[in-house]
Amino acid sequence: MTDRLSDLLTRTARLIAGDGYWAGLKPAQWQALRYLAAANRFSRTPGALTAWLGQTKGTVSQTVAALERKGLVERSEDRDDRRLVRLALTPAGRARLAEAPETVADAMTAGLTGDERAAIEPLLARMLTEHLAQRGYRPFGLCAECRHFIRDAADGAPHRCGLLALPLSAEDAGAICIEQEAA
Amino acid sequence: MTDRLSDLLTRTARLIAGDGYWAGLKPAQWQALRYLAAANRFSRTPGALTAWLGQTKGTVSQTVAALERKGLVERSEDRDDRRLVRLALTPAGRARLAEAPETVADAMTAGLTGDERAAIEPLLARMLTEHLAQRGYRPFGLCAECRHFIRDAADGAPHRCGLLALPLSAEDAGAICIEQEAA
DNA sequence: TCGCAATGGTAGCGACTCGATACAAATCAT
DNA sequence: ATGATTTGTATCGAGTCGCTACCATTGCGA
Repeated sequence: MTDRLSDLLTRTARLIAGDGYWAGLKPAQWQALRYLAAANRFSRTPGALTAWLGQTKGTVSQTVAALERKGLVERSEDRDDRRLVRLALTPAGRARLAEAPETVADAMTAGLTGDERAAIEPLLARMLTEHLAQRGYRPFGLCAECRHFIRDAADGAPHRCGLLALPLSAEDAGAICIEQEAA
Repeated sequence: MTDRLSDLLTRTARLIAGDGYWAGLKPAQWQALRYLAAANRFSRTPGALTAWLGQTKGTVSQTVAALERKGLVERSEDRDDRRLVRLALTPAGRARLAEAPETVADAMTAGLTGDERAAIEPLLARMLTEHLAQRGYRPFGLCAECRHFIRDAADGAPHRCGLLALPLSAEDAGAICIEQEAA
């Protein structure tokens, strides 16, 4: 009747997802903050955040509003597509993030050996991506591991995005991108 | 800066923990319902539920109140210790549970092979128990896998609990117990 | 056996979550 | 042009969840 593994996963999930009541922020707000710090400029929009957090647009809109109220996130318009809202951390947001204590997820995984981490990571990755695919969500991923990533484009910028036809800095390459498709 | 594995774990955790908006219940309520269905009679109290869910007493008190309002859970007193509140599913609660669709956690783990499940389970179990120990919480566990479990006590009841000095039915042996200590 | 800490639980508050519905604006496809 | 799609916001209601108080009951030590 009850599946042992799925029970284990569910309890662990509660602990991790409920983690993050520090410095006046809530778990979802910390996760949004962390995402915005790690995502490239194309992926810092309420829509991308919605897909990343797996929530609805309305919820994310409120989370973003709360972060803006606290002065941790800034909103700006996109010249090309005026429906879009560009999000960015403020210096205060970056500072808050730097002060954050270790997360439960970090503490939990820190107790694993290198071999164990290597064993568990691909399994978890598969579970996540398969589930996201089933729900029609994008999996996200690192810019540099994308099939549209052109290393050393040698036309001024270090690299280049073949999909959006835009130059990429070295920093961009290490960021999370919503358009990413595994190479 | 960002740890890949812990990121993966956090996203997966959000999806799993946020899963369960069916039939007028919320995720936490479903988990409480599932726990109460799987726990033995010593472990069906608000306090045990608090430890299992990893929340605070107040939160759990409200979740239980919501389930009682919906007629899915029943409260009763304990004769021996009148501070305690015993919880039990009502027939309606059991029926609601039977109607529940597959959880995200079940769907995710269903995609794994037997070997993969065998590989991931002990790791997850260790991550969870180590973390619970750190917070001073009990790990819980199956009655039959407890060091206080006396199989085939042969004094009327099938088995026996050495800690509480009580007879155990075959059904009890397969239930979750808050007092459990690994054999 | 008295007093007092520990235990188990509830009450109420405030900020937030989160799905749902409705809506507005910009953009895209035909 | 014009209707569908995309992107985001507004509002609502139920619930989550940590927090501080608070109340019984129980257990323990002097």
